[in-house]
Amino acid sequence: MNIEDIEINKELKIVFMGTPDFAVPILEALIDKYGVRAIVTQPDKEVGRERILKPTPIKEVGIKHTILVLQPKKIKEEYAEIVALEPDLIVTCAYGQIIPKELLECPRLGCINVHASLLPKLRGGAPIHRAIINGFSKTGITIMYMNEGMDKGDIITQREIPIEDTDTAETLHDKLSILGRDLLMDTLPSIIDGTNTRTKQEEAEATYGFNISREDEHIDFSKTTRQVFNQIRGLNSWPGAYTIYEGKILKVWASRIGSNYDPIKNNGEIINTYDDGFGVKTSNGEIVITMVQPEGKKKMPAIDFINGERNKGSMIGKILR
RNA sequence: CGCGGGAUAGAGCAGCCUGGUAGCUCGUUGGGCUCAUAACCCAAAGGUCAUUGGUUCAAAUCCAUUUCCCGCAA
Repeated sequence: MNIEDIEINKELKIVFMGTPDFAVPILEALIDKYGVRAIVTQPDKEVGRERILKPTPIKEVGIKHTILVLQPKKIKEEYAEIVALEPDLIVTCAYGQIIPKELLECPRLGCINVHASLLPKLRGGAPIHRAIINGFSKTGITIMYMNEGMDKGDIITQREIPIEDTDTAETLHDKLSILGRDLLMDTLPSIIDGTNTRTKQEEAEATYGFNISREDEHIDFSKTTRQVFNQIRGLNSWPGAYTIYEGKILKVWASRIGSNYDPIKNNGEIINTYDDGFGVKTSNGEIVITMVQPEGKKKMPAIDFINGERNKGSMIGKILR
């Protein structure tokens, strides 16, 4: 790329729409290489017990680079200001609101989205968590044109990565965030000069990865060891899987696959303790829980938890619900 | 002022209700046993019981205060 090209790119008016950490590397690369005219993100939210108003990660990037930040409460109604900017291109990534038709049709180069799955698989708000929880062996990034449906637009490019057993939602999140940034940077030139491809999604192949609900976080030990293992790592490090021990919430942050199978025991029954955790019966074997967090306490290695419980009586035989 | 749990040795906990010399499981260090060991046995070190004040002959324990940590909900 020569100097003249950069000059042309700087004249592009790009509006970026996004909210969480995931979108930060993507926004920063855009700012660096093309410049961003304005940022749209969710309103500041009251967070935590103290109810402190906290800006979104994307807003913080905007402030750092002194870029105009807009935070409409309802984008469906408050889009006029963005249209007035006459953007050439809108790039979205995990924005968190449905974007109205008027905005989708406004930029001459269109409205593109960086989505963290291999569409049409896992449309929706939690594709990273769901990819692990569902036991996928691979996932990836899709860059697509947006339409009025949820993640239903035409695909421009995709790039995949394998999901390893050692991956958690956190590690996969970080990998995909970087992958998304790189793929967008590699794809943008073709979008800008109009040479990109455009492929419709196979509707019949579509699956959804909706936001994680409280029920998704509750461990069901009547599932297989593998399913429980995937659920636990798929919810680490946010929001975390949990079970009920002695009537209280016990968050489960990490586990490994155990090797015992004792069909006489109940699902959810603690059947063994080890140097690194305690074994719980599942429908087809044993899951060894290695990192926990009791209600009101900090995250701790399961062996610490076992040591504390030991002088209250044996854990073996107790049931997790 | 959204609801709730917690702060006791390096870690995780018990003791508090019914005040009277601080305990458990680990870890650490030293020793022993063993061909050997992360296993077993013995021993030791390590705590102003989060802060401040009050009640009392006496407070980890009862009362009040402050700070910090966390779960739920949003």
